[in-house]
Amino acid sequence: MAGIKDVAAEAGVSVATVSRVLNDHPSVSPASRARVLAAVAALGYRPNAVARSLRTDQTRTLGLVISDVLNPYFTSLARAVEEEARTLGYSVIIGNADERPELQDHHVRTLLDRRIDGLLVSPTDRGSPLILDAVRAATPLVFVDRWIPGVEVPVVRSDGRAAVRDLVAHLLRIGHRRLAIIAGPATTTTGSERVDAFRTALGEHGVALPDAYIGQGDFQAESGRRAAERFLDLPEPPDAVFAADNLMALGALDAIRARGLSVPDDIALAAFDDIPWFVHTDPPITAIAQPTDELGRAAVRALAERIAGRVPPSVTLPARLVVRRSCGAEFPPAPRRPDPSTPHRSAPNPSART
Amino acid sequence: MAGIKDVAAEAGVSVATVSRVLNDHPSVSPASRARVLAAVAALGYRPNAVARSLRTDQTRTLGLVISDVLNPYFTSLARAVEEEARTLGYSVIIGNADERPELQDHHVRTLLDRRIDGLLVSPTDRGSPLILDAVRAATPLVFVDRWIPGVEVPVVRSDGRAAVRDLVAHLLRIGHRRLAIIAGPATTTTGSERVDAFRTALGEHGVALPDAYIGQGDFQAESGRRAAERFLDLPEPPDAVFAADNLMALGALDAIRARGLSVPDDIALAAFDDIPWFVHTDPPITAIAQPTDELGRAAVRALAERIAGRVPPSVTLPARLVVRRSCGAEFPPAPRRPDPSTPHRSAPNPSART
DNA sequence: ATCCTCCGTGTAATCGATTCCACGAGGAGG
DNA sequence: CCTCCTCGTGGAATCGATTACACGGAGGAT
Repeated sequence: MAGIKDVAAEAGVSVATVSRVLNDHPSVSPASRARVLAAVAALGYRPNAVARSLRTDQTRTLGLVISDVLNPYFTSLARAVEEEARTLGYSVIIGNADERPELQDHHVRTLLDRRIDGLLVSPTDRGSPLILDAVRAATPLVFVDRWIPGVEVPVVRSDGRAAVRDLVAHLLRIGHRRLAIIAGPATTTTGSERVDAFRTALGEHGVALPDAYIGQGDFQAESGRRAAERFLDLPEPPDAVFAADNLMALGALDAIRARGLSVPDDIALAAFDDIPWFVHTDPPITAIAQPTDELGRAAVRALAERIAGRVPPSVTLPARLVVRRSCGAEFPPAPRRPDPSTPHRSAPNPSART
Repeated sequence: MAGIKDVAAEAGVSVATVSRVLNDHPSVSPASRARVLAAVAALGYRPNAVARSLRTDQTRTLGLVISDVLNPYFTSLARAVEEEARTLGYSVIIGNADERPELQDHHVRTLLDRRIDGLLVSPTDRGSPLILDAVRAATPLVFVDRWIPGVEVPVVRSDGRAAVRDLVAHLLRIGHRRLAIIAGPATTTTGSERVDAFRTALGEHGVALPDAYIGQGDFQAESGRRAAERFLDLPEPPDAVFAADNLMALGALDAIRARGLSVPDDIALAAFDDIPWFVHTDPPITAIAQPTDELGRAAVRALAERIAGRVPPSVTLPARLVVRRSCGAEFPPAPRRPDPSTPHRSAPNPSART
């Protein structure tokens, strides 16, 4: 593969001049510039990013460590992140932690070894020493979606409290009284926070949240299934279940089906995180939608600020309730419009939210 | 950040010795080794992967350019690829082409600039000159899922012909006669191939595939919707629709619903690519399942071979039909088992295929 | 005892870029 | 006409690792 020296030889100038042309440094004569450019084209030269990074100590690369690639919420987050990063001239390397702290650490470590310019993390656990080290070493870092309490790092996330309150009100209004939640791991902020919000909202209506109605999940479908089964085995099973993420909702739906029960007639189901498929499940699932794209974009912008040495503020965006049929009919059940939404691509149609 | 020189100083040896310890070269005395290791631990030293790559001319990194991150098929492929690569000591950088050739080229270019050791591509178009250049430059390359005809590159893919034949037989047996397909872009092999397989299978039963029954899609949900609408506007609409990927199936389902029609009573629906959500849609969708994990793994292994300078053979794995209710009841519709499958994680339960 | 090996180690070149510094030419100002 | 800038340019150091080569000392063979 041709190097800068070959280009210099071909153009009859020094490597310094070639480099200057490539980084469009002002002081190069138009003549030299033209010849260099010609040589570059002739040889099909492409600068070696590795060498460049070594010298300049920047890779123009961002790391993104997400909790689970198979979760549509995170993939759309990743997509937004990559998009915004690209417009800012960065590449993104994605690490998938699969909700496993060791894997998360593995990725953080390799990313750091590669000297990425900044890191976006949605931590799978509280307290990874690696991440703490990174913070201490002043690696530009921004938390997205989840965070680690007590660590001085900007957080870009969405606040579901209001939406959870809406959801609870919705459920109670319809007539559900025994509300249960399938929580995420307590080691994640989103895990504990959503339970808190749920409990608080219930409290405001004078409804208690018994321990038996708190299922312990790990944000994976399988755990949702198990938690739902445990609920159904209760002497007095809940009449509504709120899953703290979409995968656990899927598992719960599985479990409920397997018992031959019907959603929403026998039991209501709602989920945190809205995804395209929820429109098409049987029944369509009521969910709390996060502004995923905005989150991704805001996270990248915050990280870019940190890299530039500034101190960006944390960003909190609101989530909102999207009512569908899985909790029972509150509104006339007939589609107001024929539910054109697939909240998928930000395509022509401005996705039907309720 | 501490460099190898700092470690050498701390351990009282030369950088050469440190390097030898790090790459566990045989000729280092146990004493030096111990002191170097101690110094490494004391300083929290981590070798700079950038510098190492520059010197050794290998990055231990693979590039993976997929067509669409929002498509669950590709994310599970990506997950399998990353997993296998990790066990082989490679990292993976994922580039999302979003089905757009320019974006695909953008990613191929940056990946090449980063001097990745090998590239896995699922090409969005026939003939990207960039990819052709890469082939000519002898960049280790393997196509996965899709490929570019006439290019001498190993291909790892799954052959859906048999499964498509099964599907067609299934549809005809149930009583459907007017079978239509929503195709992917003709510029992709999977786009044209699936149509061919479908047409051929129909031919074997003496059924024709009129042009009006071939919808042109682009593997995105929106295009599936439009194609389905066009079908429904036909004087004699099809009574069964086969979507060449899961996203277009989703769009088609949308469109059918929007007309107030029912699947499968008014029209049957089937899709290429099986995904967890298809178990839970209304109705559950009959699909052709690819062995995604095996594909990902095989692709990485083939690429590793190519990197090692050997010439791996192409790999073709069979896909198979998974019958669900979206084409009408052929078997007793009552769940044989309560359909425990979420073909998601390769979890304890060995996913229920029919 | 002498010589040859082998072993452990260090010095320095190298990978491919960027960039500081010096230098010569040419133009402006005195 | 001389001096001083400015501009364009090239030489060479540098980034942080790996590794070829040289070298001294210890141990074995003769």
